[in-house]
Amino acid sequence: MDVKTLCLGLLTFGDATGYEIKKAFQDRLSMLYDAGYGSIYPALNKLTTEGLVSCRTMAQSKRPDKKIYSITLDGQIAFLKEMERAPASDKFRSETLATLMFAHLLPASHVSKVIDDLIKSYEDNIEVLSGECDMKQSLSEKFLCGYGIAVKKSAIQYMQDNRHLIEAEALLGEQAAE
Amino acid sequence: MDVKTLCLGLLTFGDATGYEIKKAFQDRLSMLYDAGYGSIYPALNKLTTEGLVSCRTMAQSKRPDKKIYSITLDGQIAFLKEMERAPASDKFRSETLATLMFAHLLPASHVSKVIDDLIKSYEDNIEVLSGECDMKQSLSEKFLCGYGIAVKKSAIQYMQDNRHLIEAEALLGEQAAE
DNA sequence: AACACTTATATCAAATCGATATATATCGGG
DNA sequence: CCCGATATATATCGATTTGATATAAGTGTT
Repeated sequence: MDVKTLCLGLLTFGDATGYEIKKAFQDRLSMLYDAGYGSIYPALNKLTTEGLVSCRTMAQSKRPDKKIYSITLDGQIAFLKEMERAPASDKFRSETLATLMFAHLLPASHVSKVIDDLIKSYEDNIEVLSGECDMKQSLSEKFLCGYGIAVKKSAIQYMQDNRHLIEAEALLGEQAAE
Repeated sequence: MDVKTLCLGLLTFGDATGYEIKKAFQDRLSMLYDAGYGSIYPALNKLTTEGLVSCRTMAQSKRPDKKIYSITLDGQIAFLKEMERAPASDKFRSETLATLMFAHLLPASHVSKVIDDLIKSYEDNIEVLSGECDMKQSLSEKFLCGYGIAVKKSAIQYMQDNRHLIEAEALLGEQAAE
């Protein structure tokens, strides 16, 4: 599943410009798939040449002309076919946790700060999601929102309960360096 | 933090070939950062030209010559400097959950299967991690392992408790299609 | 004997990321 | 009323990453 497929999927909710698709990625999928202009605009161009979306240009004075994309019948078929395929396994990437794998080389104070910041960012994220969750119209979006909250809460809990392990490693490293 | 930086980090644990670094990514970091040969070999080449690692070639008959990389003093300094920078925020990508955001367009049976498969893959992963967790030598690796288990357990719990939301959406979609 | 897995290198096209460029409108605060 | 921040709207571009492929031989299993 690539950006092209997800653009198709988002267009099933209605016509949109590239800019609006970017927003839809943020509003509906940001938790599990983020895409920037650098991948969205090329994707829409390819989809257009493949005939999976159509594009009409709306002239605007004083602004770049709007290009409004619509999914075609071929596009709907292609999208459903893509959805039949087994999805790739989930991927998680955390620079913070990667940093912590080298805690024994780092000052204990820095390690503690990095953990504090991560917990803080999760807490902030939970707060945002909690606010959004109730406003979501569809059940699937509620599900996703709740998923994010549940997973992040358990991550915070784990970090609070076990951060001493990492902090101990950093302290040991500092002593060894002396 | 890119593959280059993480190669440097892994080389702080001892000299290694590109092949061994790939394994180290799998053994130590797979949960939070996976890299393939296509990024590791170019990374090692760049690090070598930058003088952050050195490389000695061990001739082997009947096999490609081993190239054993060692981190240099410059490399150690560069790595620690990189570790000082604030890590980017965590990224999560799930094709399965992305699929579920379009549940209203899919057969309910397919939606259920996708959820079953995801729960199964998490359960398998937890089992593997549980086995590895005890064998890990360092506290930081234990921490990471435990993190993976805790987060995936809560994800399974949430999906079991709330999958009916998504499955309801798929059923509604099927009815609407009639 | 057959088959799969491990060791070991490396490249390449395609996809993606992250930053940047361009231009105007709008909206709130000082 | 002006200033800065945010929103609208396009797009490109270098650097990085992904995922597949190629090569070649040893090792282990049934």
